[in-house]
Amino acid sequence: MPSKHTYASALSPEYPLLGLLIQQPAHGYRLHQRLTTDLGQIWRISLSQVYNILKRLETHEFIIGRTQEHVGTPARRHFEATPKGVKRFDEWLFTPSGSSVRAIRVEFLTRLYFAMAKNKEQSSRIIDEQVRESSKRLEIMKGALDLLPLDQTFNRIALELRVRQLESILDWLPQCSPTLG
Amino acid sequence: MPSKHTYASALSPEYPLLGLLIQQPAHGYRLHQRLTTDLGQIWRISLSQVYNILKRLETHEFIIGRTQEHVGTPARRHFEATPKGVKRFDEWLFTPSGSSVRAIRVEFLTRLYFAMAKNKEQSSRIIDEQVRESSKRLEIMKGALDLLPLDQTFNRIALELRVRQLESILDWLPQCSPTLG
DNA sequence: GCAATCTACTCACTGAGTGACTAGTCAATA
DNA sequence: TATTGACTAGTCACTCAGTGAGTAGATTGC
Repeated sequence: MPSKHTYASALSPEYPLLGLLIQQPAHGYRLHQRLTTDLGQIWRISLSQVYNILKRLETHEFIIGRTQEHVGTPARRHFEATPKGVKRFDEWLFTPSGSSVRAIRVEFLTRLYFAMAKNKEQSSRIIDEQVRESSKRLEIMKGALDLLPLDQTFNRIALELRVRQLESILDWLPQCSPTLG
Repeated sequence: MPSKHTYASALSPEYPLLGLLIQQPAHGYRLHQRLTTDLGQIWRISLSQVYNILKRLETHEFIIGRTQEHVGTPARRHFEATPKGVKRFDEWLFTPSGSSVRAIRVEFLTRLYFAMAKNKEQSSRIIDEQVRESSKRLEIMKGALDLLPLDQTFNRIALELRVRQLESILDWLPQCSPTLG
């Protein structure tokens, strides 16, 4: 039995790998190639890390692997997503990402990538919802900044920097879609 | 013997903990309190994580712990930094941080905090070197962006976002020092 | 008098990520 | 023809990151 509530965070590389497997079944090595060519500026995962994640996805039954005895080439394990895996991926796909720069750059852009590949209308929905989510977050952060005592120097600097970065992201978000560029 | 070359990254919470212990020896619980009050917007570490890190720092001989049998209160382990630990911390303190938003917000600001506490001149040196380092990085990223084929849509978007964020940070860096604000 | 909170720490766990290693295929080349 | 080096494919053992549950005595509040 898997543990009660421990799951990979929404920022985990398991999602792009699961997404690629949903698009098209593959074995580990090929999957790693696809990830690095298509999303190499977003995800930098070593090959062994890919295998680690595939193993975990399999024990959680989000994918199943079958060993292929290819004549002439070394044996490979061919993976494909299960319905349970597709469900998990879709839930992730339509949940707004966090508002840290990293979450936007990595998680949000990955969601946008898969949404665009599926159908273009979904992608503007994803952008709109992310803007709403991140605007809310910005207000919360500004409120927290107002409450922070002036003598908390470094806590204030850190929070101001986060506010600044989030404003810059909110400026960029509405025009980030590759259909418009 | 510790492993040959595996060390915590420069972004690891072991550095602020080590720094606080150099400022003043303490036991785990108190250390956690100091971290959350002084740098709570930068580091969010659970108490058990603090103990994990203390254990690691001790096996690497960067700190030593002594069990105190306080009458009336539960036993505590009192930690202080070793010369080896001080050396490690100082090397980290004067090495420019990475240029990711996270590295700046977390690692750079932590270095600035400890440099300010030691002496104020050091802090402007740290800012200057960080500006140089991050400017170099920005040029490298812009160069990489020029080389990225136009059909690498998402890789381009991701890299453009990183360039944008780094420009915003370089704008902020020279004026971030609390002595000027 | 006893419940809630604070102090202080331990344990067992999942997950992130790396580097060394094994081992076969295939093309170029000395 | 033998060998070298790159590519394909994966395993293993490890460290580090981080959480949540649990233990246990001390102090405060009502």
